[in-house]
Amino acid sequence: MNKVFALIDCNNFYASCERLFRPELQGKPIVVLSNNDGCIVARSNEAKALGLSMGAPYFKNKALIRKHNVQVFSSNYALYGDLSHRVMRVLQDMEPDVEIYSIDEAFISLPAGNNLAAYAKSMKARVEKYVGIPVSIGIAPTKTLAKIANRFAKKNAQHQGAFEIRNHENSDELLSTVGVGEVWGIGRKSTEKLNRQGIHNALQLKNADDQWIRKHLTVTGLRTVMELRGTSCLPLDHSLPTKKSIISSRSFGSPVNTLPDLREAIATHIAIAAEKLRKQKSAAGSIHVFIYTNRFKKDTPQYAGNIMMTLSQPSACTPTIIKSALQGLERIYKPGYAYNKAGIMITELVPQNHLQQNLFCSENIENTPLMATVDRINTRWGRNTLQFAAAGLAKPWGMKQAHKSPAYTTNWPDIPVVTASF
DNA sequence: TCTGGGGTCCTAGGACCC
DNA sequence: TCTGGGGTCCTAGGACCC
Repeated sequence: MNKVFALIDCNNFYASCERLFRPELQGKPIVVLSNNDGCIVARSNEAKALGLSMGAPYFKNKALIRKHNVQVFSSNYALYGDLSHRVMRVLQDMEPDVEIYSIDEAFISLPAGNNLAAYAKSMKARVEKYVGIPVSIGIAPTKTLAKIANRFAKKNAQHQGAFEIRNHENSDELLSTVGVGEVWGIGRKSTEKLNRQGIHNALQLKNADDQWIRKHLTVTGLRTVMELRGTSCLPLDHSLPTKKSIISSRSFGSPVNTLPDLREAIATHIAIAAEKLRKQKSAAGSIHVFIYTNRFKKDTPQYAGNIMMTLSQPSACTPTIIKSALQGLERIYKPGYAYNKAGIMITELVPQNHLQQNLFCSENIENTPLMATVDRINTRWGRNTLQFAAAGLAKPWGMKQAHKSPAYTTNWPDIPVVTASF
């Protein structure tokens, strides 16, 4: 049986999450800020209409925000994760074939047929009823086209949040209205290349020369072109999301100069990442450590240090990994610079075997022979700060979180299991 | 001074995504 | 004063081997 893809995408997800608890903000402009209140990472439609753009630095837009009385929230990832989970559960109750693509998006495989848009609307209604988050649904023969269909569903009110693209029926005309840079998989660099080649919209990309695309945009680009033509190259991915690398990094609230302070930061990042590592039952083979000065301050001395350390054997043990990471740090640290960001990436993740499980360290950091570094962190930040930092709830190193959200309660009734009737 | 060809593996960096 | 964080995939080129 022929299959099509549906892409379910939550509208302005973080903003919608915040608004769920502040219904009086319905129809009002709101924005959500990134970690450290640095950038705008989510906007309600009203905020978009004011010209506030995605990723824009908060401090540059303060005047505009004040002028229009835009509500501002610091991000609360624990809340967004919880609501995301609820949205996905509603979808999984309705359909067996769900790929959770990101915190606010899911692909679903559906048997091709008539009236798919009507079915999608019932799906949308169910999510909104049980979770309260508005979603848009795009349906098409390929994932890339479903992304575009989703855009039409979202942008054109007459579609009521659900829209289908069918091969050879309406696709070419629609594609000619989509800028090439808006196609999924075509970023800034590729857009420039394509524009120079006279390719400006998705229809032109669809009809582009295969050889040229292969040469200049690699196989990834060619896959995108095939998908625009209706040939599905990106299947639904049900695999358990076992990560291949784990990153923890942060900008500092104020510049950091000394090795002890950087040691604290690196040790903390390792503790956070190692916990995630153990959660997915993996062990790490190598560790990257990096420290950066502030790249936006062009008039101050710039330095970027990074180093990769290979462990003698894969480990999931926090102190072991910290020890290597700190050795790496000593090698890249240069005094006299104002550091603005530090972080680590652990890679070469392998499944834990029995041996490694025996080497396992307690989840509770305080019970491990962990060095004084972590003790110092605990003293400095207060009890349990590590856990809170991991959940994005605390702002170490003098970080600010100016726009406190209200205390949330999420003990809602369980979502009833429904039988799919399709 | 001349100075193969082919294969694999690894790494850094680019590009993209949310 | 204040510019996020966490991921994946692909490729070119170097190192190394025979």
